Formats: sequence, C-alpha cells, structure tokens
Amino acid sequence: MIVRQEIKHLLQQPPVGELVTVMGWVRAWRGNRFMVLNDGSGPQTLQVVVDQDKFPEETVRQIGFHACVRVVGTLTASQGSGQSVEVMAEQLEILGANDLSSYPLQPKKQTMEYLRENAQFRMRTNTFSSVFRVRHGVAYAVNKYFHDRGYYYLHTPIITGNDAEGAGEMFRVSTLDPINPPRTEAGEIDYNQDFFGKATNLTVSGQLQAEIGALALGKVYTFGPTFRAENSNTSRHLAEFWMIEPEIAFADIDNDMNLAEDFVKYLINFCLEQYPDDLAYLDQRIQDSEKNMKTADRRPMGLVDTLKFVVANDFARVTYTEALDILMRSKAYKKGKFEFPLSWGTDLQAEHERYLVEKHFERPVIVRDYPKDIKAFYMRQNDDGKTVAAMDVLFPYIGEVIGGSQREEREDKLRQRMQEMDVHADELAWYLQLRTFGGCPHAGFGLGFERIVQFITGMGNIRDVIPFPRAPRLADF
RNA sequence: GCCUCAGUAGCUCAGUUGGUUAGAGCGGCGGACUGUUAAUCCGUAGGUCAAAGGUUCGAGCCCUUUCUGAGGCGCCA
Repeated sequence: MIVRQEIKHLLQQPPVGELVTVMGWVRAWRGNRFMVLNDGSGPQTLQVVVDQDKFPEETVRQIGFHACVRVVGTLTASQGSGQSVEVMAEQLEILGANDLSSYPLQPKKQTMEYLRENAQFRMRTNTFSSVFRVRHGVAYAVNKYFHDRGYYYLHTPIITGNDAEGAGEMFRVSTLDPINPPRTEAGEIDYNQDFFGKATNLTVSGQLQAEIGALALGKVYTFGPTFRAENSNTSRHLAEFWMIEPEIAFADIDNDMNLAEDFVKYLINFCLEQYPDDLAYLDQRIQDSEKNMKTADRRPMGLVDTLKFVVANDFARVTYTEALDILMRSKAYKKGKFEFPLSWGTDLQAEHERYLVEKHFERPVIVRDYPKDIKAFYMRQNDDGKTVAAMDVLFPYIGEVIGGSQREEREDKLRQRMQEMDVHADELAWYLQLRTFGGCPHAGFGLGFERIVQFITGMGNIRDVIPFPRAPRLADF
C-alpha cells in the first residue's frame, strides 16, 4: 500500500521536525538543489532540498520539469525567504521521468489555445488545476444546496424520444446503417427499424421530465449533460455542457426568481469560503493579463471583489417592458451606439443585456415577463395577453446564466399555445396529462453549469472550464 | 452560419518601400554551479515562413482559393 501526505494538509499545520512522505510533480528545479513540488491537492507548492551527494547521479539527473517523484524527508523551517517550511530529502525516488526533449509544456506562460490542444497535460498548470478544483466545488455545492433544502436529484434521460423540446438543434442517436438505412415505402428513413423503434436524439433539456418529478416529489432538480447541435462559435457555447434544472411545485415566477438568486449566490459564496487560494491565484492572473490594457477595457473590480459584490447585493429586477424603456431612454441609444434596433416584441440583444448589467445597474439583473412570441410554448401566459412569466438572469461578462419560467398549468391555455406554435399535442400527450390529472402551479429554471464556473473563475472562454470541450469541429480526447 | 483579425524555430513573437545566407527571448541538448525563488552563467542544435496556385528578374512580405485559430455577432444555458 502506498502512504503519502498531501501538500495542502502539510502546509495547513506543518509538523515541523517530523519525517514526511510526499509525492508530486516537479514544478521547478533550481540550483541543482531546490525542487518545488505540487501534488494537485491545492495551488500550494512544497520546496524540497536535495543534497546531491546523498543520491545516485542518475536519480538527480532525472529531476526535471513535471517529472513525478516520491520524497521522504524531514520537514523543517526554511532558510530561504520564499516559503515557511521545506523538506530535507532523505529518500528520493523518480516515479515517472519526463522526456523534456518532446514534452509540450514549458515552465512559462503559455496561451490558453495551446494548452487546450494539449489538454492531457493542461491540468498540471496553475491556472487549470485551480479552475478544475473550483469546478468540482461548484458541482458539490449544487448538490449540497438542493439536498439541504429538501430537493430530490432526479436523473432525466440523456437519450430522448421527444421531438418537441424546442431548445434547438439536436444530435441524432441511431444504430441504423448510415450508408444504407432501411426506408419506408414513401422513401423516408424507417426509424421504426432503429434501436428504439423511433427517431431519438441526445437531450437538449431535462425540464419536461423534471416537471413529472416536481408534480410528485414537490421539489426536484436535474444536473446532467446536455447537447446542442447548433453551429455556435463563441466563448460562451459548447455542444456538450452540463445544466442544472430545478423544478418546484406550488411555486410562481416570484418563487422562481428568489430561488435563482439565492442559489447562484450560494454557489459563489461556497467557492469564496472553500477555495480562497485558488480564487486568489485566478484573480492575480487576470490582473497580470490586464496590465497592458487600457483602463476602459479592464474589469472595474478584481475577480474576488466581483464575487463578493454579487453575493452582498440584491440583483436588479425589471420587466422586459421596463428594460426596454431604460434602454430607449439611454444615452447609448440616443447616440446610436446600439447596432440592433429596439422595439417591443423583439428579443434583447447581447449589447442591450450588457448595457443593462454593466452600465445601467452595475450588478446582475433579472428580466421578467417577456413577449410570449419570443419564448417557449410551456411558459405561463400573463393576464395582459401579451407576455409570459419568463425570467432570465443576466451576469456581467457572460450574459445569460439562467433562463426560467413559471409553467403553464392550465390545460386549455397550454393546448392553445401549442397549436399556435405548431407543437404537436399527440407527441406530448404525457406532458398535457400532468395538467389533466392533478396539476398545480409550478416553476423552474435552467442554469448553465459551465457559465457559472466561467464567472466564478473569471475564465474568458467556456472551453477552458470543462476538461474536454466539445464544440463545432472539436471532439478531441 | 456571418463579420474582423491572425498563422514565421518546440512555445511566444520581431522581420522596414518586395532585394544577398531568416532573427530574438524562452524551452531543448551539452557543460559549470551546495541557499535557489521565472535561479544564474558558457556553449550548441533547431525553419517546406499554414497549404496550393498566381503576379514579379526576385515573394515571409502583393493577389486568389483552401485549412486552422482568436475576437465579435446570431442561436442559447
């Protein structure tokens, strides 16, 4: 059995004078004497002092960048100034030598694009190890938040036979011969002969199934992979991403907004408490990268200060109509700064959302009561006959992190809306039955997991907060 | 899918109005160095200038097409 101590724990309460065993990867090898180790337990490193005379020449020769080593030695107060304690090596073993002549990483700043191409090694860097520790923390906090409040984690299907989830292009799932698929007499592909006996796709949302759970268990949430086959080439979209979708019975749009705000603040606060060192590193990293930028292009606040500010202040809340009014009265609009026109009934563009969040309110904003024609069929119709009880949570830098709504629980209204929007009622008979047989007011939302991780870590590109990103023309690893 | 910008050594980049043999830092390799902190010092190798085609006496540089990447937009979470 292998026994070792983790660097994070050694540094929390250093057992000075004791013999310790550490294993990790070499971050630096200086002066033929000082070896800096990191083992992934945290962003901290441990300096090991190597007396060359104590070890075989061949062993010392193999110490190099990102070689993997095992060290046994005495933890002592450091003579140097860069660290409080260090290990005086008494045993030294190379667990995995590193062939530096062909190793793609270097002990220097590397571009995010280059590291993305070498994703098998990028988690060994300070930036990505911190990002993925925080990503874990957010995932854990999601489950903890809901569990502590009596929600049930519902696993909705990844392969779906629904043809009408209405959230974008889907990836087909099929075992049919792609070159010679069976065909019907009419010449169309005969999905009746496919694995499931019908056409199936990867899910774009677990919401409709989550509603089934909410109308029995009261409060449920889903947290799973989601797939969109859209040709989206942006720093905020992935073809495969993780989405969190709470769904609650006996709730209206106000309950929904309160939940969304409380939930997101909890996630951020959890990371502030649990990963201060990682966030401090990521904060510094952003400040370093902004040194050469014009003041206007820099963030108004550092990363950690931004996170603290979001947790400490109420989100602004406006209706779509009010938001439009604010935009039309803005100097930016009057000076013709907006590329897209503003008119009641069209969706807010990214530039409009950014103005509301970053210029007008200077904090997260929840916009509610959107025109019904730009929103999904299942959203509850308001009494004005024009809007639905939808809400979007907009964040600085990343835009929409949450989209949600109160669901239409009145069967006649739902049927009418489905007809108007050409959603086939026969394919969603089970969904309509939730209204026929003991329905109730209910609501929910979808939170883009990678987007909130992006916000918390300050990473500019969503592809750098998921270990192995999938996007158009990108499915490596 | 659309718009803009970019692609030169392993990485990050410089390369003048088109003109002789293609430049640096870092990294690699060889050597020195027992208190370093992006360690330092000496030496050394390393290039189909993204690909194809074109203009020209002559192209890393100009033109066309393709590929790849980044930023922005759309679609959305």
